Amino acid sequence: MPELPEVETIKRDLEKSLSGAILKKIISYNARFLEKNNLSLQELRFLEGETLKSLLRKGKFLALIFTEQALVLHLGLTGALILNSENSSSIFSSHDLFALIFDRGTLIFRDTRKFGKVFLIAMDKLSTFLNRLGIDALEITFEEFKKSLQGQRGRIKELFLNQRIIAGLGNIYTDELLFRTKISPFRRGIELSEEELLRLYQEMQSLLAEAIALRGSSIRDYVDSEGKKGRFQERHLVYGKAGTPCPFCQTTLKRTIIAQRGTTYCPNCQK
DNA sequence: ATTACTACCTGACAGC
DNA sequence: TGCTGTCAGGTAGTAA
Repeated sequence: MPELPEVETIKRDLEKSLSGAILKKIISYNARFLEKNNLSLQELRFLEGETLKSLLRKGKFLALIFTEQALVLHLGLTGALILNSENSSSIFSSHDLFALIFDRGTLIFRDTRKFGKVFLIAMDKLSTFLNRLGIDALEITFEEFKKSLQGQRGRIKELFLNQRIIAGLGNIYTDELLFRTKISPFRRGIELSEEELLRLYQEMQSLLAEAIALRGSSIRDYVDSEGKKGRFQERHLVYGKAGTPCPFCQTTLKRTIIAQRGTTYCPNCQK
């Protein structure tokens, strides 16, 4: 579910409300979920008593940084981090997997489909761990962007979905980006011109900035740490709109499958 | 190197 | 009212 703009929204909110907070206690509601992540409650409990020093996002991963270790989270398709504090509280859900009780509020990891992930990583291994990802889409320079895509034989849609190439875009933002730049999802990285790469790079920056400003896209499940929806879905031009007219040329938007993911595009505008 | 398929899970929705 | 199939902001592993 959450792609870069959604994770960034959560990160900024939690930075405000929880950085410097003391983790008092961890509760697991689903032992099987921790097992699947090769974690035990015992190991997690080493974090109890520690201070949350900062938060770090790379791609769709969010790391809660403690003194010696980081708790690294990935929200999968339906994950959410819900913060219950004086200002807000949510009702217990059967999909709550675990909770971090801080002195300033309780953070619940909730995930209907349980595709989310948790890792406990020693701080000296964190950068190695995150190096499995390509450069973050908000951080990448044009030169690095070019280098990442040029020479790749794969179709541009799959290149953006592959987090080892550039980290952060998922199915929604890739379809929106390709539509806005009028580039066909079938094009290969290797055949993109300098001008097209620059267009992709610039539009990627403005798309992500706009989406973050509107606190992400809520299609089905996504909510922020206060349980509120984002508003960027109102600006979507193609995602989930197959069969309706292209907003530029009125041609019927088409749906296809690329990299096993539903892909919506305009067969007339996108070259 | 690239591509396809499967698995992991639950829920919503369409069609019969 | 069911039942069945399809689809969903993701990623890892395995096989051709």
